[in-house]
Amino acid sequence: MPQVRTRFAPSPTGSMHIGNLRTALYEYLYAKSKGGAFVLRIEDTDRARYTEGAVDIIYDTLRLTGIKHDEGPDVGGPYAPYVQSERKNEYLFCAERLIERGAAYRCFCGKEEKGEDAKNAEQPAKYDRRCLRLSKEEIAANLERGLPYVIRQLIPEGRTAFRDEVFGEITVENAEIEDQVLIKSDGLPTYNFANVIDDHLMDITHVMRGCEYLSSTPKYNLLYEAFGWDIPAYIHLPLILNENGEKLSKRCGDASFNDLIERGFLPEAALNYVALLGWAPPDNREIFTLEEMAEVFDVNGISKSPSKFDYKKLTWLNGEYFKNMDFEKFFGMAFPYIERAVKGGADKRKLAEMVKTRVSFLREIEEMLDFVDAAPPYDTALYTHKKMKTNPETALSALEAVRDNAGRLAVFENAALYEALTALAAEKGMKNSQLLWSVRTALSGKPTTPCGATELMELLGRGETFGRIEAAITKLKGELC
RNA sequence: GGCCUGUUGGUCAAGUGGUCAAGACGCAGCCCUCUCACGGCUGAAUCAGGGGUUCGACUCCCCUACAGGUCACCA
Repeated sequence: MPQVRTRFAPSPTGSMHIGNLRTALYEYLYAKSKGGAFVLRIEDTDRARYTEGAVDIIYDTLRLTGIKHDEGPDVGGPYAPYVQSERKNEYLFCAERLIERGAAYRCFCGKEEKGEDAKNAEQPAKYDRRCLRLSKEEIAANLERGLPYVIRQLIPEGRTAFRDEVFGEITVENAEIEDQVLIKSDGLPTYNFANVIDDHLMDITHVMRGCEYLSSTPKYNLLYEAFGWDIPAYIHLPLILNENGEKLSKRCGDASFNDLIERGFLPEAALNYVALLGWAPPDNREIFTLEEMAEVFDVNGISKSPSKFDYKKLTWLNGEYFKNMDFEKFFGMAFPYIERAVKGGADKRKLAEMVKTRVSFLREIEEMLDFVDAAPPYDTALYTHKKMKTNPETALSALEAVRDNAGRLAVFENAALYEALTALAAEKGMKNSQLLWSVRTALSGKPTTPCGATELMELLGRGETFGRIEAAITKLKGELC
């Protein structure tokens, strides 16, 4: 058994698309699950679409997600170079071999002379093979004159069948296939050609890619056959659709990996979510690290049907990652947000603890803690809560009771405060909720807070606590009388 | 339009001839409880339609519908 080798072969044309990221992930997972190698190859044969900095985005994304390539332009490897523009001569050499074998031919037609009705979009015309009829002498003369030309693949008669690990057996009539261009007039190979040559030269055993390539696959097989090369295993991946059911694309404003990060998603969460789009593990597991995924990854779990990107589920997953995160790490990440919301001396570590199980995004922290430095203005209607059996009257007596018994609240610490206040409630014939709801409201001025009344007291400290309670009493009295 | 592929609840999905058709997100309700969240529990909600094959179809075959992909000197 030869070693499994997979490859991620992006074009440096801009941001990292979610679909591309998933392809990279699956290729990595498959290689790792088989103890094989994962190769990064840059396919930059389209000079027109090349974007400055795009290669760095690819490196950054792989680094950030932990998808580590064993070979590639930056780390080298036995099959270098790993950038197609640096391999130009290979392709030309191979294409010429194909001409010798009668499986390809030079074509001197310009881009516009493709065929009679090329512009009829309903039924696009195939190239009419007029250059195939050129004599040796005519070709030599054209070459002599320096006419630009492309090299086209000569598609033979018959039909071509192949097996995809996900989609099964697929057969197409060769008549459906055009004599595609292998070498462009600029001397560079097309994707379709370079891809085949490099996959073979780099001993790639499993080709994984989006299923938009499913219909091109027969052409590749014909190429492998013309060369007499072994055909790799194919694993085509289902598409990822946006929430409208359309193919994910930058042009429709759909998110790239970078956009997700900017929106506040954690790289691990985004990667985890993307893994689940189009693949499911044998068990019910939904949350796992890259390493854990590599252990259970299996081609059988890849589905055939396209899936829609669901931000709600990703958001949930993001929250799960915060919940499960090591506290020190979370504290480090949350600190800037806490600092922005809280200028006073409140214990920032405590705040981080409170907020940790409640956020889906770090940016939610600010609003969550906006009451800490000072209670915001609020409506006394907040004191009314049906389930808590509270209203402004009960709140007033509860708060007065707390104020009048301030002396009994010696230790300003959550557990002690809770004990003291519930005892007080019992004395006064109040429910815990009636007393504590009132206190929490008085201290925060908000219907929800990331902690309970007594935690809030501990957080604010004695002076601030009674200051706010006094203010609340005044406010309530003013409105009730 | 030709060719190729797909179609299980709103979404992600398990399921490979015999299941009361898993699970997760979301939604609703309940419990827990000093609010919210967490956690626990419950619920509503699905096999695109029609024909076959079979003792028995979500599972196999055919047709229809719908969706997507592809038909570049782009990848």
